[in-house]
Amino acid sequence: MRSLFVLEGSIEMAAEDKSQKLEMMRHSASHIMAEAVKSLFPEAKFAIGPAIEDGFYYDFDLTRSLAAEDLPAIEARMKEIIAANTPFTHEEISAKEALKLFAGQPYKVELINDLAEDKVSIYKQGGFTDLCRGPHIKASGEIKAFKLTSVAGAYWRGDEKRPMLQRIYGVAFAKQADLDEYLQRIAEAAKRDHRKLGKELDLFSLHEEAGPGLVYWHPRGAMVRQIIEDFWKVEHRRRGYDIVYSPHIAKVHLWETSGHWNFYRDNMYSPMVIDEIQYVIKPMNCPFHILMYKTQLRSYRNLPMRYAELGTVYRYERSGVLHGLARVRGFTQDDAHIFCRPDQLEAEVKDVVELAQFMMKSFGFEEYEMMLSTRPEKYTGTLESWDMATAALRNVLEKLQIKYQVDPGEGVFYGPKIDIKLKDALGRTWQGPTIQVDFQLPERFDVNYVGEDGHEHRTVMIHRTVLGSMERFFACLTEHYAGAFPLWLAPVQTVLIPIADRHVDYAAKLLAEMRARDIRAQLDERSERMNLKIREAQLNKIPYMLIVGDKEVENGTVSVRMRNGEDLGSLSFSGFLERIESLIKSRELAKL
RNA sequence: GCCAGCGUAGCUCAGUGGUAGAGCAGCUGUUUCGUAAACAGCUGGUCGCGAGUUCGACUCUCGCCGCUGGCUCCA
Repeated sequence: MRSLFVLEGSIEMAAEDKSQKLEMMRHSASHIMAEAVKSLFPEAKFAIGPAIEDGFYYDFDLTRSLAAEDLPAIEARMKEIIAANTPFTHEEISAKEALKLFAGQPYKVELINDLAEDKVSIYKQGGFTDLCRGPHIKASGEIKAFKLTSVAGAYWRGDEKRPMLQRIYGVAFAKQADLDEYLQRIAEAAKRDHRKLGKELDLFSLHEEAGPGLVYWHPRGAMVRQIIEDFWKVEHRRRGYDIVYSPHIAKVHLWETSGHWNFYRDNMYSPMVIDEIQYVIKPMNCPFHILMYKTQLRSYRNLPMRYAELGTVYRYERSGVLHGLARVRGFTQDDAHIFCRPDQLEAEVKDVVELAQFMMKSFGFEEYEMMLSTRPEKYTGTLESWDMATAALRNVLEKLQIKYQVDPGEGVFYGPKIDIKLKDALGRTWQGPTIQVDFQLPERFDVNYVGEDGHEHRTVMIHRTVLGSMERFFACLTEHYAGAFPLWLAPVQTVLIPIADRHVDYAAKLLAEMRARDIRAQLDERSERMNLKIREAQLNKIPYMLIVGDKEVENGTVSVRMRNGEDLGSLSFSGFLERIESLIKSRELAKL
């Protein structure tokens, strides 16, 4: 339908909103790229080429591998096509004709057959014809600003068992200024990459020789983590969670009971043998919490019970997917398992969703996506229980009037879930908080409570994290603030900078006072120039620099400089303490 | 795991078929200074690992490991 508007001209076009127009232009750019590839690689087989956020891609099957060096030639050819302003024409032809037309194009043939329609839509521009629903721009000259950005492998139809194609990514905008702005933004984003900042700010490291995907938290990164964890613990106690600790390994038998050995084995490490019994390192904490729950007969009066644990788990991740702290092989989940009655499920889910929102807000994340993930292909349990759990999750989202998207088939094997996705500096999304209903584990472990009627009933379980994992959350947090952590999270909150060696004694007194008050302060007592100390403190993104010289020693003051360069001038030390303590207490999030 | 690219000093990077350089960092000395880098000297690398080609490999070839961008998969 939309394609008709385009063909009919400008009146309807004006009604189309800007983003649709951009999307159409990007989609058209992918066709033009395909045409360029066709002229440079006549033997190319074409797969698909949609518009995506900021741009487009097209997947090709070529006789040789593309490298980044091939892009300029393709771009140049595209520019010729655009300069020629060749029209896009639309046609509806019979599937039979289409099969003939795309005879040498196996991927197109597959698409036509899968469509199973009598008529298919095709678009033609210059020397390139594509099977396509459209709509498209009127002529290639409408592409104003584009750039090819990268080449990558991509499986045909996203299936790793099918051929790997070569994908070329590009970006396209309505005008050159927008493209320039985009490229600028990407360059800026690269500067806040947590992997880069992790090194620069001495937050963490990973070691090839010790094993990929295993994280070493340096003192400063560890400090931030401790603050997050302390905050997390307090907020959980307040909400009726009990904090627990569990071991790191368990007998394979336990994982057989839980079903992980069947459904999750690909992500689990090989067993180790202890006294002739096989043990594996835990990929999840749930079975452990269940064992604790089951140590007593539980009454309906005691439910819900909420076991929370900062539980470190190890999962095998294929080598190609590891990514700094955002995707690792050993990580600590801010996990909890809620054991409740079916009638409590919805209220519990609601509390968890609200807690997750509170956490996001506390750490300054304003933008995140809520996803409702439904039943996957591989699953345990009955359809009825899946429907019931899914409905409970949906109800909570609706009642809280939260905007969410449905991710069909993305649930875990034991139940549906609500996920919160956080964005990194480059706009890639990472799954953070997750709330998963589980009717299966209680069955497998025979988890019960004694009801009002004196009989045993099946307990319902909720798995949930409200940050995700410490590693991934810390990665996103670092990128969100470009390493300039808010005052309450900053590993070093203030640094004392004596101007000359004779000021060190005074500075040391202030240091002791601040440390006594739990302010994370440091003293830079090196015999270096003040300018150097300021520069280094600035590069380390330390929120407050306290410069002390003759004047300050004499008056009992500090000269306060903030990391954004702002000079607050001379403050009485007590005045400064008052200021910083109140900002820390309020968990101020200002980005300085 | 798959496709492509990359791997040189602690960091950021230059370099060549004839056995390696810069800046910063580090160390030593001098300097004691008012809001983003004082000055001088010194140290530092089996050029990711292992084979192969070659008179000779950091450079060319192959394999492996790791990293980067994607794909698949997931907190």
